[in-house]
Amino acid sequence: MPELPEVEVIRRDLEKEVVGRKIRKAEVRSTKNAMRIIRRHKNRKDFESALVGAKISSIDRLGKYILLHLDNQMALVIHLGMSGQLLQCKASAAVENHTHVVLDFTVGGQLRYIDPRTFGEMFVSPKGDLGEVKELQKLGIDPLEQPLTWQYFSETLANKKTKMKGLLMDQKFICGIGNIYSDEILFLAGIRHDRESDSLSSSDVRRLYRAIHEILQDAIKYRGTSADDEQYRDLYGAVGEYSQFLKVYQREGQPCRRCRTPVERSRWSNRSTFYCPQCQV
DNA sequence: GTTTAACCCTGCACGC
DNA sequence: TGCGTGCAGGGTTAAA
Repeated sequence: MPELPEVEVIRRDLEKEVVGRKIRKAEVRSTKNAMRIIRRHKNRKDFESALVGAKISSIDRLGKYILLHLDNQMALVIHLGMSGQLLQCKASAAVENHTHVVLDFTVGGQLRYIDPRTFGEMFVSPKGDLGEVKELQKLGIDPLEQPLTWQYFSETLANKKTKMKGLLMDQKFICGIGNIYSDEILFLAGIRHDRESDSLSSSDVRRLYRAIHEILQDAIKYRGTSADDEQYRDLYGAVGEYSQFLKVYQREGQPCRRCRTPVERSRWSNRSTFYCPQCQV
């Protein structure tokens, strides 16, 4: 599942590859679930006509959302969901299964949206209306883009009484962290997933604050994570290299890289959580 | 205020 | 071998 690091890698690559390109043709393909991807639009034409002829002027990221700003005062908003992928390729390249949307540039090939599980979505909105998109409105602090102040961070933890894993994954608090990186951040900070936020000492909070930045920056450096069952691929179809540095995620039964205790897995709100019972307290 | 469960869909593992 | 069934997976949201 693409989380903040993967989405940021894609954003940076899009900035290099598609800014300045003009969309010659936009096609919502006739796949079984293509309409699910553009579910906010009433029909294909409504989506396609907003894009044709526009030039991409800049790329933004808000949490796990990618925003392609267009020179026609519209913005193309993309959320990759669980299995969404943006692929830059030549127009002549074979079309992969589950390719739902294709943007054809006047120069520079195509940008394709592929999504087997169709949890992702794309929509076009007037730039002036982006502030009214409720999913974007509710997003909390983006730890890379906005300064996550020590005061806000520690006060929020102290004022809530919720389990740490849930809080880290709460997009209204900090946006961009999902299941993989919440496990890795909590391991690095030495904090269990089920610790309640108001039980953290000031040194716990300090370690956690550092771990958020360190893990996310490292994951971006290695171009994200493509874990065993993850289908994440970058803009060029390559897997992320951070998988080899994972300390706990999907390492159930394997020795902890720090203390050799077998990594455990538990269920939290129907999600798998991986942790070291020795290093995390 | 917080937690839980259901929903969305596909691919894979497993059993017959 | 082939088919059918059940479940995992994450974000969101409604319900508890």
